[in-house]
Amino acid sequence: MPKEDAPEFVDTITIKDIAKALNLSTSTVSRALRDSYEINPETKRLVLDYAEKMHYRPNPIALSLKENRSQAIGVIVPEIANTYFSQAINGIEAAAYERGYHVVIFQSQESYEREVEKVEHLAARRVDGVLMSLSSHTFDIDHLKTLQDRGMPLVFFDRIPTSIETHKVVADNFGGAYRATLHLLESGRRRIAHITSQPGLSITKERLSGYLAALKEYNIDHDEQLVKFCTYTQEEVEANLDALFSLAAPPDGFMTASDRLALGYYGGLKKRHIRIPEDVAFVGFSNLNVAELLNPPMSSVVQPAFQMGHTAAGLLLDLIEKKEKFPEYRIERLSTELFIRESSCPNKH
Amino acid sequence: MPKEDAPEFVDTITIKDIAKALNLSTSTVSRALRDSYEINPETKRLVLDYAEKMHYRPNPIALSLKENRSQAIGVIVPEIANTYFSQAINGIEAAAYERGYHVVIFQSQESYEREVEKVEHLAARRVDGVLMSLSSHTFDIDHLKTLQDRGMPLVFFDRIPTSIETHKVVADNFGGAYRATLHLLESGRRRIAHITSQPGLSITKERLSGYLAALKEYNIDHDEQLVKFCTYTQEEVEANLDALFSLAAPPDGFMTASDRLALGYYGGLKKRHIRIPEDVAFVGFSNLNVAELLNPPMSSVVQPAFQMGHTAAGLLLDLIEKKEKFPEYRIERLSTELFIRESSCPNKH
DNA sequence: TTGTAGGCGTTATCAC
DNA sequence: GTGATAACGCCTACAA
Repeated sequence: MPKEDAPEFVDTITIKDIAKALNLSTSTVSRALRDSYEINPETKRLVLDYAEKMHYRPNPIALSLKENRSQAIGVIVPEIANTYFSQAINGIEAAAYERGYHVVIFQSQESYEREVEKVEHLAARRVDGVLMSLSSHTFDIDHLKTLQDRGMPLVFFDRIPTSIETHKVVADNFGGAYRATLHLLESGRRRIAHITSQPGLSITKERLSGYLAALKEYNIDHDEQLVKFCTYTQEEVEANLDALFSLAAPPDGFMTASDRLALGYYGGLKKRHIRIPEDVAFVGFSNLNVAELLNPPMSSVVQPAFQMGHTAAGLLLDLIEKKEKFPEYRIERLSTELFIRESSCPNKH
Repeated sequence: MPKEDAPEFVDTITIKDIAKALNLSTSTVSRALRDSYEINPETKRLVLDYAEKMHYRPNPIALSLKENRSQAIGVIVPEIANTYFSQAINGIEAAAYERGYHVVIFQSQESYEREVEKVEHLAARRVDGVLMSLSSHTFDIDHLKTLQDRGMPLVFFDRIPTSIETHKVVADNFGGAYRATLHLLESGRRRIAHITSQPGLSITKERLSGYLAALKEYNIDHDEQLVKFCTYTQEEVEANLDALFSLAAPPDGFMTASDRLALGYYGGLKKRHIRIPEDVAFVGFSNLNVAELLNPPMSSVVQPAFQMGHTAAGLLLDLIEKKEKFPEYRIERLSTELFIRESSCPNKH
């Protein structure tokens, strides 16, 4: 008789049901299902056939409770509706699928509080490991240190913390930003604005370093007025745009830290009727295939999002499955590539 | 003593631990934690303080096992790296968060087998309800009928099946396609190609109907050579493009069923040096803000992705929480909006 | 007001 | 080769 309040699933069958139906004990059934050597082949057949017929499926919740594990890894990203992360998730799922794990996806929505909450929930759900990319509002990472201290395998990717020793997978942000900036310099730009993400993030810092290193090669001083940290909101992007173009010496080039920021700038420039081809050149960190369709086309640094997810998940699963702890923390750095897209616009100077 | 093989979580504390520490029974502790009226206020304080101090967190797995529910809803989308679905997921998460539910996200990767697998896994995981958008290779929906028969609350959104009675949330695909096509007709186009998704999908059929209805207003016959069903791969897009432009009477307009398809076509046309402004006009179903940045800008039908997710999740949660079953199946149809973006290109005829 | 016992589904240990 | 029992963490009917 089903409990009164609980949902009833009419044909959910358990080991106990099988045992009853075949006049066996639950332990025998359990062993038969797990193909134990100590079970009579006939009994085994009987059980397997019946289980098949009744669509028996082991209850993963009961297993998790017993085993303290779940055959699942948890992923926390700042935002799923960010092409970079959704592509990374694809890489993660591919790696997990190959090795028989499920993937539980959460987003922190760029909020520290949400991130803490999700971390706790994943731990409570007994995921076997966690893949993490930090929210832009996360400065204190005690929640992650605690997680690690409690023995949870943990791998950071893309947006990594500096103040914790762990396994990390990152892109070569420095190199990408360096080459992108150099490209603008080589095409004659000298007032290159850098529009980038929140200052606390690792990716922000690395890209800024690359930008500055390139400027240095041309003996150009760091002009802080040309560096803008911001979120993805169009209002903020436009405020920065106004600030930049009201400078005594406005920028003649843009090195943006993401495709979304770049699109925001294109939109903002267009709205202000600032003709992009004649005034400014763009480079962005792009994962979209729109870069070359824009007017003018945008050169871009492409980061291997899928590969990053795949690598990070592979590393995490190694961690989970190796009995012995890895002797030291590994850091994988994936290379980035600069695609130069020339404007075919005739009025280019 | 911890089990030898299971992962140890050093400070994971249970009700039993609290009971032992305070010399109480587990039931007393349990009741105190749930703020039961029958517990001595002092005992309650004692328990709550200790639980707080030790960072006690109830084990959701044990709860799920007991209650056959999980305070979580499951979502299956064809692909997360699709702006439309990732925005819908945001809407879903917002609605779920408001009502204290977690969201478990899976992708079917446009594969029927994967979809079946994910559905089973969600059911096994005892999610309290399922939100579903069909894969493009799903024609047989027995797995979903079964799920529903077993009592699982189920709401479809965006890509819905026709052969099952359920709650559904969809966009006004017919109206959007109708208005988009009409827009092209009004601007003088007469050979309008329709590039769309897989023929089995509800969205595909509805949009095709809208397209045909608009043509009919202008007494234009349905030319099947102008309608192309395809996936998102660039190869397929380009093959269609070649077929279309090798027609005796090539298209002079495009009505595409998604932003991604539209971008594929822009890319393909560009590669072939087909000058878009003079030859063809585009309309696409867009959720990106790039439409107006393209060259030429693309008019687009915008669908409310976030709102769709939010609505669908709200409906599902109502279903879950109402004791009485809803008397009849509800279908929500969300309106779409056509944004016309004129080319500012001087060589427009 | 508090304690005891049983059960959710499964597996491991120990008997027989 | 098979069965009984306990345990994972929690809740609740029943007993005291």
